[in-house]
Amino acid sequence: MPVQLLKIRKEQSETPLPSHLQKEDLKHLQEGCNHTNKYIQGIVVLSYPLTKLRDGTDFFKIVLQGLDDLCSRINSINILIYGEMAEDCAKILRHGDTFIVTGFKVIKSPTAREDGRHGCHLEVSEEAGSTIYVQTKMLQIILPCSSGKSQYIFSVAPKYVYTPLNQLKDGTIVNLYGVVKFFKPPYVSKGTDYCSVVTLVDPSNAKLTCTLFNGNPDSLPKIYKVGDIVRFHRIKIREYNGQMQGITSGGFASLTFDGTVGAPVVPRTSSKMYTFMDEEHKTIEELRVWAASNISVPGPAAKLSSVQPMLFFDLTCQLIGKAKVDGSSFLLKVWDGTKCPYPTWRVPVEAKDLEGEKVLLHQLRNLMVDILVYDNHVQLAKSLKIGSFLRIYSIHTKQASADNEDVSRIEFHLHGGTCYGRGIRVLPESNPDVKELKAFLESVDLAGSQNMESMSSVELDDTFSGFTDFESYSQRCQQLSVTVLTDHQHLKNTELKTVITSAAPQQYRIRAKLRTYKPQKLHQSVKLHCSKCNSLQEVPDGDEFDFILRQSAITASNPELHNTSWYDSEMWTTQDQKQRNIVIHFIKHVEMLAWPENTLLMVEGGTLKEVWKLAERFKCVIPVRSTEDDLELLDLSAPFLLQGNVKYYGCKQCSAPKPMTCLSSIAAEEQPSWDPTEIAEVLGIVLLQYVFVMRFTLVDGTGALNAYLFDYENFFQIPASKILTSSFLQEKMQMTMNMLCPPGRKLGDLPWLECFIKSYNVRDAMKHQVCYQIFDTTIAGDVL
DNA sequence: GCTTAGGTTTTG
Repeated sequence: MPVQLLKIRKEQSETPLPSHLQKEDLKHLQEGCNHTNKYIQGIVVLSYPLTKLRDGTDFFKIVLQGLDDLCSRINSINILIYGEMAEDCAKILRHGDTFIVTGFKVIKSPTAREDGRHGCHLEVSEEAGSTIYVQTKMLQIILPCSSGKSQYIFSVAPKYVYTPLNQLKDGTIVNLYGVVKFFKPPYVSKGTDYCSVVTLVDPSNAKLTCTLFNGNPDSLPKIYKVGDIVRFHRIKIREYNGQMQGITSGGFASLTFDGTVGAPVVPRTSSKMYTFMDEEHKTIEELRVWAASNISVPGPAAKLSSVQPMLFFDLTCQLIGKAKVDGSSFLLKVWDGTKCPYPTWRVPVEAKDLEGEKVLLHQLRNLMVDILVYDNHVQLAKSLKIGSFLRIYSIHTKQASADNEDVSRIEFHLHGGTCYGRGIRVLPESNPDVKELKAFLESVDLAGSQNMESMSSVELDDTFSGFTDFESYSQRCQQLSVTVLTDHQHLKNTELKTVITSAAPQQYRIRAKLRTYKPQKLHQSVKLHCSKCNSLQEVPDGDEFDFILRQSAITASNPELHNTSWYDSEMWTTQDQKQRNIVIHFIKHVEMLAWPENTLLMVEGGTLKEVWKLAERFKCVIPVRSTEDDLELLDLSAPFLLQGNVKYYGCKQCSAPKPMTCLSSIAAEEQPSWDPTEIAEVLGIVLLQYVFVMRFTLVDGTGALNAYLFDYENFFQIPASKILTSSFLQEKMQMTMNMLCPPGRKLGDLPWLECFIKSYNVRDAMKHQVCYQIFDTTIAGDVL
């Protein structure tokens, strides 16, 4: 076959091209020159529909962008492909693929003036002796099952392209790796964000200084020391003072790794979603080895026992006390378990300003040192938690003797500014240096330095303040309401006695206590509601979905439905004994390269686990099966759409599913939002909404009634759609209910709830009943 | 949506 599809597998990171071939730069491409044994490489940025010429020959035109000079327009070139190759390419090629061609003809381009592309175009055909190599951008990754058995979990990852630091171009947004040569830990900038400056180097021997901003310091790279390795995604490259500079762009994300050869490869990140595969693992190991012999990593960290006067050093330590000094300086009292060999200074502060455990401050008085931090570091220092582990960068030791003393003492200053990476960083307990320090601190013998007597009054104070807090909380629950009305505040309260003796329908404002509620198992309160036919149903469990997926997997994928104008298809065969085929249809969209995980995909033949895995990695997943002439949704007892860990269902009664081609209209939008409501609509699905349905028994001393809570997200301020997959939200909801109706309390101790309720009539042939529903009510913000 | 900083020690 003249077109070779080169899939990159984990064991091969390089394109296996024949060795006699040499790469030709687009710049040097000229009509009439000899291009034997030369190849042209680029990214497919545009393709036209496959057509037939008058003589019946197939014809396919694509536009290729060179990798070398991404800004220059002349960097793109038209490729005209004829015959069987045209047909093959039309099937295989996707935007973003790397395309390599040899044996092409170079012809003067008649359209260069109009399209602004290269002055020549390439003609490619089997007759001309051309060969095409295509590198697809999606990867197949086989991961061993966590159980360690011989099964395999199948997973697809978006493939990122990483640019070496010597190939960065002004105005581009790129992904890259680098070894940290210099960094400033996140500090408060003069603008609205935290800032961190990071200088990277890599084996291309280029250097890149990046200025990173984010309102949340946790979103900046978690770099702890020079030599750490970072992976940046979507960093913007700009020219500044004649040098390339990196700066955060919209979707910036980073991973940071320990740079030590042999250390575990565990990414530090603030984002929950990231891709990290074997290939990346290998890259980190390679960079570690390179860095070990090519950049100077600082030696063992300084301890207080080894400080020298008049030097700068980084200290890893634990915070024991802190105190405000004046407007421009702040005191940190820290220790690292070793003793400074010189007399150290004591910064005088008022006892009431000193925060920290008095006993510990006293016990450690001979091992602790005072570090005075200035100016921009004050804000961060104030926010530090006592007991936390810190690395303080570039502390200045200064020797000075006070007027009233003979002996000179060492002072520790963290001066203002951020030169030389001066700053403070909190280290997590998982950090290996912290683990080591903790173990050491625990081994330090503090015997003999205890003095409990003077502490007793302080301890008493602490107990007392805790007691008053509880009292005030308890009083608040007694007097105020734990719920808030979101409307109709002008209405006056009505006693329950009046409510139950009045005719329905009506609306009331009431003040009552929650005697009890149903269901007690809160997860049972989540139902699916159809707003069209007003039906309520239970949320199907995973077994049902699994069964439907297995049933649909029996239908073989129809290859005629693969690779259309609006989606690219990829088929895999599982490596296990069953050899199942899984087909994924990636819906094309403009941002596919910068945001591969924003892709919506349709999957045929996947198992429950695989579909979940895909939903974790990609924006939306729709399970489908093939028919003769289109893809279609599965049975509506299965979710028709998965986004993250939320499963969206359609109403079986009200939906009239349409073929999947109807989705192409959304796919054609410039920036499709992939909103479930919108997707449901074009697919003829009436979306079921997750809702909490509960029965509250309310009492107020004059009477009692049962009121229904029917809530999508307003009452608990928790979306009903999220609760089943989040233990955090389940706990939050349980805590809220415990607050409204504390278990084991007498009625008098229950908090008041202010609610709106409406009464309504429920009639059938046999009986008539008045029911009540809570509305326009929410849990008070300070109760949550 | 924009800025912030843009490595190269304070002067307390």
